[in-house]
Amino acid sequence: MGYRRGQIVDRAIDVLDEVGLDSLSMRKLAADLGVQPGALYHHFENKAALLAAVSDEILRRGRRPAEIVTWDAELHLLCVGLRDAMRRHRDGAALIAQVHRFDAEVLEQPLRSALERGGADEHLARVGARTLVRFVLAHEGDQDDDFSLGLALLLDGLRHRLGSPA
Amino acid sequence: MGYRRGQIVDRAIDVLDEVGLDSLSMRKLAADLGVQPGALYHHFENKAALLAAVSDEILRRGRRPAEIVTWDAELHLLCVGLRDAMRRHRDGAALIAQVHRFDAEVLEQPLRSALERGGADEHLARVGARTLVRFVLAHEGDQDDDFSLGLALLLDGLRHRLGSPA
DNA sequence: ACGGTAAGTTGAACACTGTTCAGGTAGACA
DNA sequence: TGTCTACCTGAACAGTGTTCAACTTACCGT
Repeated sequence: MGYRRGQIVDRAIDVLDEVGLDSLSMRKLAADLGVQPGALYHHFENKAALLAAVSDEILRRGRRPAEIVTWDAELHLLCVGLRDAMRRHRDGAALIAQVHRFDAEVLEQPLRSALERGGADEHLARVGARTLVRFVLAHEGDQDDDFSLGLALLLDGLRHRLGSPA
Repeated sequence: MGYRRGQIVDRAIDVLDEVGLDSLSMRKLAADLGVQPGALYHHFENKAALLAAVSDEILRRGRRPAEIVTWDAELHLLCVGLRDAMRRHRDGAALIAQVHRFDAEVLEQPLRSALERGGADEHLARVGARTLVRFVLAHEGDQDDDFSLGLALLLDGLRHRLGSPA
């Protein structure tokens, strides 16, 4: 008897989709699992750790095989992929942004690699990756064409800096 | 006897600077004012309304006289000005982002005007303004040179779209 | 000077939140 | 059988935003 971390995370995602991030409380999740709130603390140090695990799982489910393309096409794919993963769940972007508020390294790293492959120096790669990630996280609720245009703007700026043919 | 809205807002900003946004509770603010928590609800409908007033005041204090410059220089000035206003107070960006989460019209409008002055159509002006505002709000804690580079990227993208000489 | 009106405040309560912890229960292994 | 561990309970603690009847205070017109 008893739950494992993975099962709790799966349930937490279901509850998240039902009630949204603001209403996802330890008590509500515990009730949904048919368990006392204190039991959750046997599996997670605190709520932040639980939400981090939920965020990881959402990103894991959204991962797609890498394709071999140009650096700017890869940036586009990564951003669209991140956006899709987020939007598969209610408040997905808000959750991921909250979890990675002080350390978005995991999210930024693939973008930084692509930028460096495109010839960016360390500074440009770091800032470019961070700007793109935050752009994606901030535009959860936007229409697809608004998102596309904003992303195109950013990629234009990067291509301009990296001296690529537009 | 009795406080007015403005005085409460001023005090709230002081408390914000002392304890940060997460610890700025109605009870703490009331205690700082030497008043019971319930009294605050005579001046503000709820905490969100109070925070909105605080956000407005922070932005008001940060406003600077408009200068007559090119559209892209104006965008730069507006973004830097917004960033400066935010950073004058602890968690300023988080507060403003939270307040304008579902309606950033007030923040975006001046940027949109500048973009339209630069020849942008409605879509580009709207998306460009929104992207810039969110960029500024998301980069509160960044170094100045990171912020500058990111902003330059975005402005490059916009100049490219608007066919301006780089 | 007096009565009324409205603004402002109190104090207590309600329904939540995350978190802690001593104690209990159940299953696995020796 | 006894022990060890994993897991869970139930209650409590300290905090949150919010509501509201009752009270005080201040002003204003008669």
